[in-house]
Amino acid sequence: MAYDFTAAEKKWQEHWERSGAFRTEDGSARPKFYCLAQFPYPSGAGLHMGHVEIYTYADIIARFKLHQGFEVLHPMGFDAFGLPTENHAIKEGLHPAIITERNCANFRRQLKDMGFSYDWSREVTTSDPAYYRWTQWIWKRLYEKGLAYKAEVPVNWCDTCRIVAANEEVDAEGLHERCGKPTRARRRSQWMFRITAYAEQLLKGLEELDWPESSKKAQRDWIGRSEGATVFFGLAEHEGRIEVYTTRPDTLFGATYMVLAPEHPLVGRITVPGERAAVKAYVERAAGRSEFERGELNKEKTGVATGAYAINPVNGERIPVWVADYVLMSYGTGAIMAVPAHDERDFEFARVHKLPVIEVVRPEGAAPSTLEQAHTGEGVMVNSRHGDLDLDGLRQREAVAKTIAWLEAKGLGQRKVNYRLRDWVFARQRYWGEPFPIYYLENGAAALLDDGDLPLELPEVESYQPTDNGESPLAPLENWIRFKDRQGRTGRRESDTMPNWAGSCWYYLRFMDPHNSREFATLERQRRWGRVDVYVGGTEHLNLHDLYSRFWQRALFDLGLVAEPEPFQKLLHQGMMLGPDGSKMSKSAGNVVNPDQILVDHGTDVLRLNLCFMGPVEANKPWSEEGLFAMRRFIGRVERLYAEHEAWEEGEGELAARIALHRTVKAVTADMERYRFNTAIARLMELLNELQRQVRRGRKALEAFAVMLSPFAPHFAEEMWERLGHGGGITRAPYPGFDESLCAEEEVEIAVQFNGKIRLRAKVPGGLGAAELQARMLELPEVREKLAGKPPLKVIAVPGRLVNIILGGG
RNA sequence: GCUGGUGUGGUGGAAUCGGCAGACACCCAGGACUUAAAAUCCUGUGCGGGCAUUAACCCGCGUGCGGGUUCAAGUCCCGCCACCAGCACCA
Repeated sequence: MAYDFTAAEKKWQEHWERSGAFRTEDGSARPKFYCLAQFPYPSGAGLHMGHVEIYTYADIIARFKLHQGFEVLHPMGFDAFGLPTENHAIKEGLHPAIITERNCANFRRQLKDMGFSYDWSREVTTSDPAYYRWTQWIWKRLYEKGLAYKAEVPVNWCDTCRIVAANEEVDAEGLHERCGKPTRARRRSQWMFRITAYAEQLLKGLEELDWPESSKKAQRDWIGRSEGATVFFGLAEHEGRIEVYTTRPDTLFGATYMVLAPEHPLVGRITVPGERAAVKAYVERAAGRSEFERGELNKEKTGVATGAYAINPVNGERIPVWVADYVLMSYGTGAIMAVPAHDERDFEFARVHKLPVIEVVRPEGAAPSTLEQAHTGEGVMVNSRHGDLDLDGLRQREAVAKTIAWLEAKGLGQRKVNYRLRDWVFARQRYWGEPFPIYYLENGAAALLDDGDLPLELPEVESYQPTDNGESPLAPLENWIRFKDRQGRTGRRESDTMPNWAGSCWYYLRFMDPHNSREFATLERQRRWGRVDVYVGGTEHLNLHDLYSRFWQRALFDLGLVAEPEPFQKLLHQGMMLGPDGSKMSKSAGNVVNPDQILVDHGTDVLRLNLCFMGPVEANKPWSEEGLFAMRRFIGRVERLYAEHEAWEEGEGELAARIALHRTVKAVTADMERYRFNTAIARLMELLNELQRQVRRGRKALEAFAVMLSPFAPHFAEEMWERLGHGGGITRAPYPGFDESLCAEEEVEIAVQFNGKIRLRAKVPGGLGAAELQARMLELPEVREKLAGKPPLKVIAVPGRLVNIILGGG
C-alpha cells in the first residue's frame, strides 16, 4: 500500500488536535524546554518559504525534545501591529483590525497545514486589546521607573507623501520606501526609552548567554563601550566652558582647534558678530539634512569658524572653535577637541581648512614629521610638556593615565565611560499601534491612566492617513483626545502610538501565562518556564528586537516583575532561503517558491525534509526542486521497508544491522543536539541503505528508525508507527538510546603511507594502540618489500587511522 | 573604509583533535525489469594519464590564489583575491 501523504497528514493532524498531543502542561513534573521561533507579522501575502524554514527548524527541535521526555513549551502567535496592515487598510477602505483578523486566519490555516506542534491554546496577537492592555501596563512601569521620557528628536518626513515615515520605511540612503523620494529630518517631541541606562548591563549580560560569538559581537559593537575622559576647555572671550569627550586625553597637547556640533547650545552664544551670518546659514543647512545625508561618505568635510577661541587646559593655548556636522550632537557631549595629527577625520578637516597640525605621538625611532597623514597608532609622546604636566617620552597608556590624573586633580576633567548606543525613539505618528496610557493636563503636566482603565483602546477613525503637520491620525479626534479623568480634570491624550517593536518585547513572557487577566504572567509560571532555551530567528533584528527585549526584561527584572534577567539563553539563526537560481527570492526576479503549492504536490513532510537536507541551518540555501523528488524517493524507500512484514523479526535484527543502528542513533542524537539536521538525515539514509541489505529486519530497529525520523517527517512517522502495531502517538515515544560497545569498530582499515603518500591499506582489529599498530604494519609483506631491509627513519602511527613510514634519502 | 562570515567535484553539501578529501544526495552514464515508457532496483561517477579492449591495478594532480610550519594541512600561520552580511564620521 503506497503512502498517501494527503490523507495521512489530515488524519494525523486531526488526531493530534483531538488527543491534545501538543497541549503544554504548566504543572507537569517533566523537565521544561522552551522552544520559540520569532512570531510572524501576518502580512497579506501569507507564509513564505522563509517562515516555513524557521518554523520547521523550531518544530524539529520541539519534537525532538518531546521524544526526549521534556515538557515542551512551543507556542505561536502574531505580531500584528504595524504599517503594512495600516497601508493595506487605507487602500481597501477596511479597518486594520479586519485586515489583521483575515491575515491571521490565513497564517493560522497555513501553519496548521504544516502540522507544527504548537499549543494553539496559547496563541496571542499583539493587536488584541487583551494583549496590549499589558503592553501598556508594562510601559507604565517603565515610565514610573524613569525609563520613558519625552524629547525633541527628528522624525523622517516625506515631502512627497506628506507623511511621517517610520525608520523601517526609510532605506540606507534616506529614501522613502513607498515613493523612492528623499525624506528629511523634522524635529518633534516624542517618547523615548532610556535604554542607555542599561548599556553596561546589556553588555555584561551577554557573557552568560549561549549565543553565536558573532551575534554577541554585533551587540557589543552596537553598544559600543569606550573609555576616555571628559575635558573642560575654558573660553577666551566668553563665560562658561566647552566640555568634550575624548578617548585620547594623551593627545591633549596636539589639540589645535575645537568643533561643536551644529545643534550645540553654545553655538549661538559664542559666535562673534562677524561670523553670525555664515554660522547661521551652516546650522540651518545642517538642520534640514537627515542623518543619512550627513553621513554620506567621501564628501569633503565642511564647517565654519565661530570666531571664538577656547583655552587648552594643559598649555593655555588659544585655539579656534569651529562648527562642523562631522561632529554629532547625539554622541558624547556634542563637542570635540580636534587633534589632526592623530585622528583621520580631524586631519582631513584641518587640511581643508588650513588648520595647524602638531605631532605629539611619534612612532618609536621615527624622526620628527610634518605628517602626510594622521598617525593613529602607538608611539612615544613628544611636544607634550608645559608647567607641571610632562608627558614626553611616555607610552600611550601611561600618558592617558597621567593626563586624567592631572585633569582630575585640577578639576579640569574626569575619567568617563561612553557608549555608542542611543536612547530609543519609541513612538510612531501612525494609527495601528498601542496608544500610550498617558495624558496631559491643562497645566502641561503628564498623568498616567489608572491600571484599571487599561486597555486604552484605539478609537474608530475616518482616516488612517497621518496628517499634513506630522501628527498621528489620532490627533484630530477631539472626542477621543479630550476627556475627563477620574479626578474630573480635563486631559488630552497622547496621540502618538507605540512602534511595532512594543508587543514583541515581551510576547515570550505572555506565552507562559496567556490567559491571565490579572497579571501579564505570574512569577510562578515564569519560574516554571525560565528563559527561552532556544530562540530561532534571523540576524536582521539582532540590534533591534533582540536588544529591545533584553532591555525590557532587565528593567522588569529590576522591578521584580520577571524571574530572569535575560530572555533568550540560546539563539539559533536560520540562513536565507534563496530562489532556485541562487539569488534572493523576489517577485521581480520571478523565483519565488510558494509553500502552499508544494504542500499540495509533495506534502509537508517532504517539504520539511528537503529544507533540512539542503544544507546547514545557518547557511543561505538555494531552493532545490530536485531535492523534493529525492526526498519523495527517500520516503518511498522507507515506506517499502515497513511494508515488507515478512522480513520482520522481534528484537534488533542481525548483528550488522544492530551495529549500524546503534552507531546511527549515537550520531543522529549528537547531530540533533547540535542542530545539524542535514547530516542527521544523511545518517538516516545510510541506515536505510543498511537495513535494505538485511534479509531479516528487527522490529526494534524499525521502531527506532521511525522515532528518529519523526521530528523531520512527523505525519509519515506516525503512519509507520501505526503499521508497527502501535496506537497513535509517536510524538512522545522515547528517543532511542544506544550501546557504546556496539558503536566501537571491531575491524578498521588502516592507511599505510610512505613519506606521506598512501601506498596500501590493511585491515586490523579495532582498538589497537599505536605501538601495536605500528608493529603489525611493519610486519606486512608489502611493507617489508618496500623497506628492503633498511630500517625506516621514523614511523608515525595513529590508532584507527593510519601509519606513516618515513624513508630516508630521496 | 572597518568588522564578521563564506570559498571543497558538473550541482547541494560532508569531513569533533591537523591524520585515508568528496559522507549523504542531485545530475549524468550503463544495466535489470517492461511490448514500451514511467516507477523501482543494481552498477559506475573528482580531474588527467599508463591504456583506443574490458576488468583489476598503477602513477600524477586536486579543497579561491601565493608563500610557510609539519612526518602529515580543507583544517594552523603570513600575504592576497572574490562574494555575502552587518556597521559606517561614535571623537
